Amino acid sequence: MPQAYDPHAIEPKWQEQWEKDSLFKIPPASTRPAKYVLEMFPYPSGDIHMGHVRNYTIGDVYARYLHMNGYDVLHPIGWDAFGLPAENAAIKHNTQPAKWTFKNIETQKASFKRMGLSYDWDRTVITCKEDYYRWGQWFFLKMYEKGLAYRKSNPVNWCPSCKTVLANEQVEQGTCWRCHSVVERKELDQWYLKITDYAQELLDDLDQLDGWPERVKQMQANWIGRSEGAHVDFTLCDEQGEPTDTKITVFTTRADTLFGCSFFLLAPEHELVKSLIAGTPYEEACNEVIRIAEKTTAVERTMSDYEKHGAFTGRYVVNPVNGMKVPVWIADYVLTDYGTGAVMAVPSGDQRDFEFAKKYGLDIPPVIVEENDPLYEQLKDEKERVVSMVDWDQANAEPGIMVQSGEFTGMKGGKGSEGAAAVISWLEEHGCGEGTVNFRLRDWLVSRQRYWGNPIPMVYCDDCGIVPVNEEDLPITLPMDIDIAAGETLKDSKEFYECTCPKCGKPAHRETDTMDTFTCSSWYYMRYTDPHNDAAPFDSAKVNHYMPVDQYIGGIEHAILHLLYSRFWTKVARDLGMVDFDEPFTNLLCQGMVKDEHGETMSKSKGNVVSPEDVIANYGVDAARAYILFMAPPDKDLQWDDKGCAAMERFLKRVWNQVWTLAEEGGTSTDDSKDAKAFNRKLHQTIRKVTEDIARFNFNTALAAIMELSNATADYLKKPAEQRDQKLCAQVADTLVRLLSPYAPHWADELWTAALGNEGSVYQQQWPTYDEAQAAEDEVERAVMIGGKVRAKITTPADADEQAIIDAALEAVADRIAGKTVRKTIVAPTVVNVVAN
RNA sequence: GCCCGAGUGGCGGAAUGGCAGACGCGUCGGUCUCAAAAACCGAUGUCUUCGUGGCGUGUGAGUUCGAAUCUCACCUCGGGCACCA
Repeated sequence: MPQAYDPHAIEPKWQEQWEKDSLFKIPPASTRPAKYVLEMFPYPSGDIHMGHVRNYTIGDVYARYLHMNGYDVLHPIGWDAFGLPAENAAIKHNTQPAKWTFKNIETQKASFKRMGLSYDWDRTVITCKEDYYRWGQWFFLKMYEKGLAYRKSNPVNWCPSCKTVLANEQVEQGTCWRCHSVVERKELDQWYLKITDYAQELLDDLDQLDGWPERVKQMQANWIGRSEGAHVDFTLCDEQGEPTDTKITVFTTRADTLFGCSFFLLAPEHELVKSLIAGTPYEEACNEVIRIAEKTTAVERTMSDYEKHGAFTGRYVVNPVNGMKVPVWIADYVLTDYGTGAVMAVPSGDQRDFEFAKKYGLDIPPVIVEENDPLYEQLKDEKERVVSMVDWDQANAEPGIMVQSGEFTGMKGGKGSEGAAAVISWLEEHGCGEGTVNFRLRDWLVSRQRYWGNPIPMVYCDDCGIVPVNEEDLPITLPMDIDIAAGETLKDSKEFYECTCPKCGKPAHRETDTMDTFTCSSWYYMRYTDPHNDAAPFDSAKVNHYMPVDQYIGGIEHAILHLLYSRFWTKVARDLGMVDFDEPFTNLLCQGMVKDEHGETMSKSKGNVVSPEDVIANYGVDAARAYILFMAPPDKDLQWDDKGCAAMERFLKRVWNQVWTLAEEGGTSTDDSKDAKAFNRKLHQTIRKVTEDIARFNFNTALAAIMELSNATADYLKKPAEQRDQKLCAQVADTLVRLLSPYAPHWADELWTAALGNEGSVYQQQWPTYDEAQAAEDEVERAVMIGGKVRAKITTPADADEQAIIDAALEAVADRIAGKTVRKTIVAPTVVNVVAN
């Protein structure tokens, strides 16, 4: 007796069964090849939303598909559980971050189980648990040993609302990535990880990542920001204007314009500034600029109409290439943390310098001119500076010919030009500069002035200074009895704060900053390969067996942050001899956002949030899973539409009924009619298309193909039952169940057992195979085109030779080409093009 | 300012050099029903003098026998970086 499709009855039933059977546990010893499918783990903030449903469904369908294709699939889940929202929630609800976090994990876990995701739950990693974070501390110690973790005082980004510092990657347009408060600058002593040591490799290895979206690689390359140029040493003069032994080095990408330098700039924060101006008549004006710089936020600075401020320091430096003395100014548009914090100003070639020179009445000598410029004729043979002011209304950064440039006059100038290379060679020969590469990437600031994070395993001793904790004393346990609602911090926990020096044994105190949560997410994917190891972060053999991740899936918002940090961490682990791969994620898919039916971002404040719970309650999770993949390609934004989800439930019900009908006993074994052949052909074509489409993440067109097979089934079932090919019907029923099982696994297992009378789960079955010969059409229809327009259609046997096809085509359009000469005929797979005149 | 992506029916989207609009939603018509819903069947780019017709993938040019697809210029929208020397 056929059953009715009732998702609410079968879904929980199968979820229990799978758990009972430990269906998704990877067998310890297996001859099957391994694949690692991973979705970015969630932060446990309340329950899941539709974006999660999409993210985890993509991974789940792919993981199930791979398993049926003969792989052992590592498909784990965990929680990125440290972080600020837990603290904010704890303060708001007067509870503890841990309690709030674990409660949310339970809620999300229940939702994931309700989604029927094929996770190996025994491998769950929760970053706020001691058995995980101790190894984060261990990594920190290793990096400290290798000089990759260091402490330094530096101007840092401070979020006044989150009350902590932020890494550069966590500042978006001058605001905090989490709360979007305007970020302030502060000088603080903080811990850094030396990601800049890997800048070149992080850039170079992007080329290996063929399986990554181009735009993500582009964003990382931009962020790393490699610039080729030169360091040039200028000689500082004393107050009387006489050269001293002190050199100030600048970085420039335009060594070819060195002869056009008419002043010299220091960032207001530059370490030399105070000593240069102390007690001089220039001190007051300079301090005013420093004050302006201090109180100007990054947001204000980036306004295009932001006016530059500067002041003369009273000092001069000597330009090494022409011996000219140029005045030293401080200017608030010079960045302290890019290059050397000092800049040679070439106002004729740089728009910022040009504006500054105009404002303060400084020289603007031309050094690069184009050949059609009137100045070219005047200056083309001029080696000395005879013109020190131009009448341009803006700087010219375009390539041109070098003039007033000593022995280099007449050479080609511009970024990366031969002139620039020649000047750099000269500098190197004369020991006053060298070619160099500068990166925009800065070291990763990992200190956070927050409680709910991984403690930094460092101790401060009055006698020994900064001392690392001994490896065998790990973990430094985060105390749970901090009353953060009452404003307590780690300093208030005596048990935590007070300790003895690992070196001398005298009383000392612990570092009270914790690590950036991005340190926790930088290596969790390696821990999944060996999650219960209590002697090491992971076993090398295990991590090398599963890693790198074959398919990583997550949001584009991590294009720089998490993905860059993880690549860095992997390279560090490699250099520690722990792993033998260079990159953690071979293929990356960044899924698009789930928007509401009008294309608006879902948000609580807009009141347009679609809840996964409601969707599942209405249509069942199988329909929701299939629908969210059917709507749009996975990397594109999609607009959620309840009607569409209802349609997907209807489709599952329709195929459900078809499978029961197809599986009925009776029928014949001798249907070799044309429609049976066509039905069989459609079956093989569908297997081929679905197999290829899922492999390249075209989940939507794979589903469309299954729908076509279902439509073909409906056609065939119009035949009286006794005339249907029994074997073919059974084969189609079996195939429909297998092909749809990654999308609708509960639906599939119920049909597999109840309608088709099998045992176990479709998950354990083989993916269906197709026969190329049976998928092939025996007749081919072609459009006959004249001048690009369809004028007739012909059908020929698939094995017809070219001449036969041409003959048929010419006959079909005989009246149109009558009296004309056919110059050419082109036979393509689906058209015949006739060229006539 | 620099870099990247996208633009196709009423809607979501197919098609990456070969018959534009697969598949689905919606709409219209039909079967069943006292009726409705559900289910099933059919139609559905647009104009049309109904032709074996014209037009049609943001705009304009180009390459080609043939362009949504390739090239150039432009328009619009979205994203990333940004006083980076």
